[in-house]
Amino acid sequence: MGRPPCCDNIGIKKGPWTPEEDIVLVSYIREHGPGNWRSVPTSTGLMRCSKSCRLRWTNYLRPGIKRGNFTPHEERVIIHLQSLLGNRWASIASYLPQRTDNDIKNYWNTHLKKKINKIQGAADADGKKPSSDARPDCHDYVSQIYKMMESRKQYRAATLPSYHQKSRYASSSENISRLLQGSMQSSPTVNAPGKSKESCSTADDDDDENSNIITALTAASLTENSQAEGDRGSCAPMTHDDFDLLHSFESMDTVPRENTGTETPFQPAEADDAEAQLGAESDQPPLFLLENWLLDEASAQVDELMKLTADSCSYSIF
DNA sequence: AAGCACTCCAACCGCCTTCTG
DNA sequence: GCAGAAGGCGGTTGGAGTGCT
Repeated sequence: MGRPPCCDNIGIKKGPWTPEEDIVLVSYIREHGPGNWRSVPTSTGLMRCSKSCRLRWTNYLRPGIKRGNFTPHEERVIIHLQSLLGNRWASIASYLPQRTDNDIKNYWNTHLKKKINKIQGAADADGKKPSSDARPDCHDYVSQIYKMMESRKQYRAATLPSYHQKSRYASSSENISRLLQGSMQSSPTVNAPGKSKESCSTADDDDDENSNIITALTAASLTENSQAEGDRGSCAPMTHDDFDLLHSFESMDTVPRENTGTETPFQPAEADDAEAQLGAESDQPPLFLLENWLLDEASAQVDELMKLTADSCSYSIF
C-alpha cells in the first residue's frame, strides 16, 4: 500500500516562503521547540505540509546557520569528505555544524563538481589521471582543488559580489533575522511586520545587529530545547573562532565520541557509523584515521602537498 | 534597452529508514 | 512481526538574478 505523497493535499501551498510564513513558523518553534512537525501546519494554520516546515526550519531558519562564503577550510573539508563518503551530504554536514546538507550539496553541485570536472579534464588531457578514477587520491586531489580555488576565490572576491548579497528574500539571512527580531520584539504570537521584498536591504550595514538577534534567538531556543529535550548545544551559532576551536578539540581527541541520541547537526556518532561502514565495505582506511588529517592537519598537509604537487599541477586551469 | 543564455539556490519529490502502536 | 506514520536524505527542478550580445 503506497502512502500518499506528502505535499499533494488540496490547499497545500508550494513555492517560496513568505516573511509572514517564516514568522509564523519561528514563533511556533520558539514556543514548542522543533519536532512534531505533523502538528505544525494544523497548529499554525500554515498552508504548508509538515515536511516543508521541517525543511524550512532546518535549512534556513534554524539559529546558527551560516550561509554563503564557504571558507577554504570548509571547501577542503567538503572535498575531502566527498571523496571519502560520496554524496552523503548529511554525513558531510555533520562535520560542518554551521552548514546544512542542502547548502553543501548545492555548493558541491554548482561550484566544486564543475571545478573537479575541469581538473580531471585537464589531467586527462595531460595523461596524468585516468578519467575512470572516481575516487582519486585524496591528497593530490585536494591540493589541486585547493590551489585552483584560492586563485579563483581571489578573482571572484575582486570582481564579483558574494552571492549572499543577492536581494532574493529566501536567500537573505539578514531578512530572516529582521523577521525574527520583529517576532521577538512583539508577542510570541504572530505579528507580521509585512516586510516587502523591496524594503529589505542587502545590508552588510547591520551585521552586528543581526548577529545579536540570532544569538538572542539561539539562547531562547537553547533554553527551550534543553527544557524539552535535555541538554543539546548544537543549535548555538558558531563563530569562525568557535569552529576552529571545535576542530582543535576534535584533533586532540578530547571530545568523547558518544552517541548523544539527538538530532544535532554535528553528530560524531553518525560519523562513526560511516566510519564503520567504510571500514567494512571498502579498502579505505577507517574514517577516524583520516579525521585528524581532515580536522587538524588538513591545512598543514594540504599546504605541504601543494608544494609537493606544485610541479605536477603546473597546467593552467583557467 | 531588450532579449537571450547561463548560474545558482530554495524548495520539491520520492525513496528509504526509523518509530510507534 | 507487521503495518502505517513520520522523519531523513539525496536527486532534481523552477525560477529569480546576472551577464552578455
